[in-house]
Amino acid sequence: MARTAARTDVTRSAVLAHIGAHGPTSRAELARALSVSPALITGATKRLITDGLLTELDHSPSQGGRPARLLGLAAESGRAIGIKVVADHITLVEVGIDGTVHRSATRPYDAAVGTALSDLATITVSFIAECAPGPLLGIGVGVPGTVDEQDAGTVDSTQLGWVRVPVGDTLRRAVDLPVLVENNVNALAMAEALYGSGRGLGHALVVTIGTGVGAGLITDGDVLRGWRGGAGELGHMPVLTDGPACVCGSTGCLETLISERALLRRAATEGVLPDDSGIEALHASANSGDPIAVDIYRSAGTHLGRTLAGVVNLLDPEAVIVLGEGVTAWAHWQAGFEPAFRAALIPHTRHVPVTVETWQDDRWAQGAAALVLSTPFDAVGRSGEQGRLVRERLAIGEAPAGAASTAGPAGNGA
Amino acid sequence: MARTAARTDVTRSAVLAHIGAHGPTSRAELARALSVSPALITGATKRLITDGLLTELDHSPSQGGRPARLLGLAAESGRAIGIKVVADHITLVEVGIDGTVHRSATRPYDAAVGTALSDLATITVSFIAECAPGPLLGIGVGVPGTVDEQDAGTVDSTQLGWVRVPVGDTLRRAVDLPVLVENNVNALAMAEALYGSGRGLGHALVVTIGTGVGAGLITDGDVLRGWRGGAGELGHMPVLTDGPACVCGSTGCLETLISERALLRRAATEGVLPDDSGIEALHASANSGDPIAVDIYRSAGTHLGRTLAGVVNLLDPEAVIVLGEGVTAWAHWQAGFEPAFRAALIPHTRHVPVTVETWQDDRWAQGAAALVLSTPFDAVGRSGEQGRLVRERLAIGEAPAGAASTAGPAGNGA
DNA sequence: TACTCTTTCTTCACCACTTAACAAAGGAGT
DNA sequence: ACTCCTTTGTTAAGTGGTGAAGAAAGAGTA
Repeated sequence: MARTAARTDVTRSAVLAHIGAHGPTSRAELARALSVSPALITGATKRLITDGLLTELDHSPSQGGRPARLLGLAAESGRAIGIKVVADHITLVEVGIDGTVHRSATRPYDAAVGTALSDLATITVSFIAECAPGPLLGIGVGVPGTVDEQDAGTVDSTQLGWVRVPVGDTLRRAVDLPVLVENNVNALAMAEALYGSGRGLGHALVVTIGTGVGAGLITDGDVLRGWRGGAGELGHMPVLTDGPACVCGSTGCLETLISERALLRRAATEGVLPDDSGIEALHASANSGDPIAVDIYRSAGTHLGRTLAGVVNLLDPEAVIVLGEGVTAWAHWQAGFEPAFRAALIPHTRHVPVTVETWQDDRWAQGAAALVLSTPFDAVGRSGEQGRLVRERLAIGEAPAGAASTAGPAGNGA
Repeated sequence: MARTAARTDVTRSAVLAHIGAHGPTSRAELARALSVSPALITGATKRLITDGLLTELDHSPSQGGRPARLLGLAAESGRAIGIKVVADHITLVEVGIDGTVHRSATRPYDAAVGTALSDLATITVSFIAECAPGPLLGIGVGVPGTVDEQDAGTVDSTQLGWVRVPVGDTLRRAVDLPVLVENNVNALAMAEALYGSGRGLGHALVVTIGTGVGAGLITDGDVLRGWRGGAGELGHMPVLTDGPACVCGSTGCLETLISERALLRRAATEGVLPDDSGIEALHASANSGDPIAVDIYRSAGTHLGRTLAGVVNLLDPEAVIVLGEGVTAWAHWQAGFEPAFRAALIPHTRHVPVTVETWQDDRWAQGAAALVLSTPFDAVGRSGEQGRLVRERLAIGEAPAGAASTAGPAGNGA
């Protein structure tokens, strides 16, 4: 029933998060952006300033009326760690409260060994040890698989071979920080909705192309998780009635037709590439004009386009955003994608724009960090208890307990 | 950001709606059900009782502690009209605040003629004229097509041949009552989530089988409308890569394979039935064991099952609910549906239950009425201004204006 | 220069809800 | 009986929010 529920000062955090994401902002602008009354902003910022989390900057040039006094974050009031886990390596990033990556690292990893979980903890701890001192709000973990609740963080993943692995609990014990775990595509979609081209869109379809294919469904401004966090499984939409067998047990799933493996397999059987080539080889072939390589991408694009059109028809999003490692070859996909996609759209959705984002490698981990940085916006309690803890840490921030008022911003690191 | 926004006493209406939907309820139970503090319920019910909308009933048997004092609706504190519009007729129902149908009528109608809109208004007015006197909260209209906003009520419908037809505005002018317009399947899904087997489910997939096929997507306890109200278009999911041409311009859409027309066409070409048979004839043939008729249903079931599995994989609902005129023949669909559906589900969703509801004809119109009766639950402002009006009428109800308390809360009047 | 207009920010009164503590009203031991 | 225990309902104080009115600070313009 969307009550005032959340027993924590959401507004304070929302203000911080907004300034973090959008840079210095005036009070009036904050009120508009957070759709909250100016009166409230006055109160909230007053406390944030006395707490030392915000500082008043210069007046910004007037726009016809009284000039706005901008508010900026007081130095480094918070950072988050984002972790991307895949089968053979881990990427970690340290992200500022404004979403910028400060530091990043990649470590070899084997998700299949028995010590996978403790290895993850060890790597994380050592990464955190190198962090600049200062408030660390929490850790976000993105995994290729389903997560029951961000809060608990129990992971099922065929790709990693994990069944009910308690990632959240384990990490939490190891680092003593709030830990939020989420499906990697959902995390990316959340980042996209916060900082990327999905910003301000109530309904968007975020599609990732990489080794597999995935989707993050942004509906009503929030990522749709489904009953048990499993929403977004685009890879197993049935496409061909009697297509290749899929690991999921079905046949002709989208993934069996357009995943990296599928493309490479076709390349091998058609003799364009040797059996053990990487996707870069296929991309290179297509770039050099090899007609079969081009056609492999084109027909993958066709399958993707047709399937996505079905999803768009079903969900009526405002935009489709495509990103992921695979978009480097998008030019080749597009030849098949565009016509198939548009042809299968119903009139109502026919003009939905498709945005393809250029891809940076840290993006996945950055998305994971966004789990933490987006908690202030979490009105529905998606992030549960851990989200509460993040907000708490944010509220405390640089001014740890004790004196509070009177003593003022104290700033004594500790 | 889920503020307290809605400028109206939501709680009063929520209490009424809950008691309406679930029967007499104790204060403590209300507090739990609406996830609101007992203190608030005390206050809200106090006012509702003095306003004459609620009455205190008998004490209910104790459950170990102080026995609960049940609260019931004071007689007929509100009713709503539900209207189902299809191409060749209109069904209207008068529904009590508890969701029960008091009266129902079907009128011939032609959606294609130029006067379709004024005809609709005329029929509605005459139906209302026969209503028992008393507070009428509003009118809900379910149409086969997309509706921009429930509040405005502008309809696009290929099935009716309507393009941007201002159903809401016109009806509103004709009857001077709040009017809410919505896609019929969405309306049905809402009713299902409120009163039917979807009650209490946060995520459900409501599928209708009739002349066509449709879906209502319940996510996070609410019907997903999409950007411009178009969500739920299940009929145009691509199924066969080179299937029959569809009215939407694509080929091989689900609807081209399993709609009533599609089934009858196949029956005709395979010689089971004469060209102009109705669906009942096909159903009868299948009942009498005609192998081709049986196979027509079976293969339709296969297509439906496979496609639905894709949707379930994508959205991760807690349950699938199938209803509609078509379920009378469900036994025949099922032979194809079950195996195809289960086979195409990924492990995560494999055990999603499928409920088939027996079908009453008024159900569509009842769903439309639920639009009105569910407004109290509308936290996100889906129903907009018209919803506010409904709530206002509900609040005024039997105790029209006048006294209130002394000066009292003056209302947000002018 | 002074008057108006626009935009920003603040103060104030008010409201819906919440938490906390408590009163009320019955069971279940002993 | 009498105490505990459990559940229901109420009261009172506190909090996060709102809208409305007005103060503050500059631009535009006669």
